[in-house]
Amino acid sequence: MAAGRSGQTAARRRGTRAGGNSGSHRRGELLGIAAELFATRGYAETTVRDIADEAGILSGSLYHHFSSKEEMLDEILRDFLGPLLERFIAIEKEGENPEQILDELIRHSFAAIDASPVAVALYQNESTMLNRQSGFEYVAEIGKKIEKIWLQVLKAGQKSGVFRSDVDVNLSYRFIRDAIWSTVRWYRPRGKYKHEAVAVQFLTVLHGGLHTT
Amino acid sequence: MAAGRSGQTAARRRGTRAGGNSGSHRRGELLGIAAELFATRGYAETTVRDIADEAGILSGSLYHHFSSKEEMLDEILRDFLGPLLERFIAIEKEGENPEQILDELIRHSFAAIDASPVAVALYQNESTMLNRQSGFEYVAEIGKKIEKIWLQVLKAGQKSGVFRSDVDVNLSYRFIRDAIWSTVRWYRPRGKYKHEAVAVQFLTVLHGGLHTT
Amino acid sequence: MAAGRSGQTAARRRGTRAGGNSGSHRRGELLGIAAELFATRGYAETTVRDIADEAGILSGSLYHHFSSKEEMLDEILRDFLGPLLERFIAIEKEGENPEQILDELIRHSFAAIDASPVAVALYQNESTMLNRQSGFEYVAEIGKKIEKIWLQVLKAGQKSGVFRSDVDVNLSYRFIRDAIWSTVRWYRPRGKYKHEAVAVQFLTVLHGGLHTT
Amino acid sequence: MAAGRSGQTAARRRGTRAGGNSGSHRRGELLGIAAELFATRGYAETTVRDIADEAGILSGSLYHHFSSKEEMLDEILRDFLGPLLERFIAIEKEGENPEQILDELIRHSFAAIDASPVAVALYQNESTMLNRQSGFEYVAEIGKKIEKIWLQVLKAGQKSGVFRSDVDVNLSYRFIRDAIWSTVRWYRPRGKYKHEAVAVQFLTVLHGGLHTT
DNA sequence: TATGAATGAGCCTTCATTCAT
DNA sequence: TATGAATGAAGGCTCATTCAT
Repeated sequence: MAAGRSGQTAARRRGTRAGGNSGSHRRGELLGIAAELFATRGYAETTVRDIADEAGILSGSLYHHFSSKEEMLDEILRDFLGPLLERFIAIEKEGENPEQILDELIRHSFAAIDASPVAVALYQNESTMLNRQSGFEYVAEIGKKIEKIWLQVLKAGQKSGVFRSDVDVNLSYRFIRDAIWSTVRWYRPRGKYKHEAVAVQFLTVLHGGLHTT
Repeated sequence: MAAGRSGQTAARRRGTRAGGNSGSHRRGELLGIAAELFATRGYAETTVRDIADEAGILSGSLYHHFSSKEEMLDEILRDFLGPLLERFIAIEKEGENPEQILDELIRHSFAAIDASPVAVALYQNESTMLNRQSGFEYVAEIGKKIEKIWLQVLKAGQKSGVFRSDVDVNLSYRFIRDAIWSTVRWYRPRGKYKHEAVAVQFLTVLHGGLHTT
Repeated sequence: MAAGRSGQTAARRRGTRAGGNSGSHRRGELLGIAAELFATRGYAETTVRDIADEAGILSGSLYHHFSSKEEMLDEILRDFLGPLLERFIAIEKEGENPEQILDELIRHSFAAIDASPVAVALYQNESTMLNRQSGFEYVAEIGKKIEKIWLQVLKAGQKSGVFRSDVDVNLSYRFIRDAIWSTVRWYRPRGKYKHEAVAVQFLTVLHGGLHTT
Repeated sequence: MAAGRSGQTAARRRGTRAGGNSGSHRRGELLGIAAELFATRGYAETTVRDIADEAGILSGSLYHHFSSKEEMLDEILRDFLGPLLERFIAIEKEGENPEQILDELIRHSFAAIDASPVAVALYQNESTMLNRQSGFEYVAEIGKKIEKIWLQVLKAGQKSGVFRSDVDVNLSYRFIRDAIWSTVRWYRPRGKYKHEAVAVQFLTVLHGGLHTT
């Protein structure tokens, strides 16, 4: 649902950058095109000319809106990761018990993939590179904060007895995280599976396991 | 038959000169270096010079061993995917029941990650690009064959009643597949988790679910 | 006569619209900013955007005042070189003897550096480029006229016996010229040396030499 | 004379840089071409393509020899400034009295201009830019060391009474320095003036002044 | 007068690849 | 087998300039 959308574009929220016209309409459009291409072909494999071509302008003209290709990537990631973390924090705070919180975290994750498949794909595909890239330290930092939230919920659940105690929380978290976010590679918003349905299926297996009892 | 083909190393299949000892020792070394770099930095991000530097030779000299950068990637992938598929086929054939076969498929997957982390990482990270790249159609083909095996096992399990029937097999397969293969991003052969232990943990959650009953 | 022409500012000479108040105030401001930057960073190294930034407008807006970057350079140079040549002509005409004329030429040179350091620096630094640039032939022409004046004075002085005859006039002229105009690189109007003092020092060495007798 | 030449190329003296083949024959040739162009058109105005064209290769091929355009400039400057400073130090050390040392410094300066007009021009024309450019701090440093030597000689001469005391040493030094090095702009090694002759003329004026007594 | 968007040409640099030695 | 030199195509970016609003 709409709750997944981050609303306003980050350019709006941010101050001036190169050129000083960070909050224009065109900027947003170009960012969308760039994000699409970055997600599809990969960041390094997408040329500035590709983006410009798609936008119907010359490559040099992009630099009227952005000071570098990297800035585009940065803006796309911030626009996605910031709100995502905030939402996770809110879910944990407002949740009633570990069980309900975990489910909500999972449901929101699938909703986020549905709402911003492009940003998620980018995050998934470029994370290795991003960890090496200076200026993108915040990506790993947000990743760590998110991990902390999930781990706390899992631990709390084990303590209260709703989650089984014979599994390693770290491993479980990683299994869950990877299974969820990897769906971006095959999930199609307009395909036969709705994101809520995918979430339900995932929760079903996660809760009770694959085997009959 | 096909089984015999994948047994030999890729270097073997490619003759460079009369005689046929083209699968030289040096070639294997260089391939190892390339694989390592491809997996770490990404295929596109790794330059031929990076590989040559690491090998202590000049970039042009690499072309005495391989006809192109792509050939290296190709060889690495074939060497990994061929045997992997064969093993999966064998597991299915020799298995006694869906439950046991699935467990074995999973166990072998984690073992493969442990044995060839570099190749797995390459396969994981470059699959999107590979799908677009002509000459690498076999990668998707093997992927489909593997998928078929897993899906058959899951369906058989549902039919025989050992796997619950209220979950979509396709979705389940993807969740399982992604969770398993994604571990390559954080699993370290010499780390605190042994691959068998990871497999056991994964099987535990998968069998009975995260929740206590 | 010619004297009248150079009295008016260059802006005056160039009409942009009906009426003729094209030599607007803003134009002069912008020219000052451009001159400052050209002198500091070099003409080629100064971008039109640098100038616009400094003026608080967008680079495209500069073209309402000037038809090109080159026009700015042209105007700055003309405004400086025209009056300079006239003054030198006047000094020669009004002077009484070679000795006094040379001293006056030198004193005025230092005064010009003090008054228009920016234009002098520009002239010094870009002269090589200017000699190649079409449309700037007048710069070399004025240079030649100035040289002629100085050489005549030196020759006359040698003839009259006040300047020693065992030195080549051409070489002497160049030594003198270069020593004088190069001071623009280190002379600071507000520094510890006043321009008259620098002139006196220069004249002292030039007249009697560095050595004691 | 031969003493002015710096002999071996700096590439020889230095360790590996990009590519690791710093001391090749081709490298020296390319450096000469680059120096010539840098001096003639200016560093910024000379494109890498200009250099490559002149060398009869493609611009990209230059990067087999140098890691950047800047590296070429750096090497040219070091090759000139290093030996120059050393020579000045030697002259001061071996000199007998201020008078003789100053004359020798001046004579060697003119010889250096004759031997390496290109490097001198480069140093003269780009010094402002060089002062701003990180990585070229050594240029200003060497300049300061050279200044120190000259100033010491002048001061010593004033103390011993051979140089007049009513002139500011700093100003004198700058007049002398600028007059000498500026000759590079018009001095032509194959022209009518030999560098020794120019030096003699300069010394004549400097010693006794322009005026007859 | 000024803005904002865009052009078009060119710049420095990278990189897979080739080939004579 | 390896070197050293070069190719040719492309990539990210800069910049003077134009023009509709």
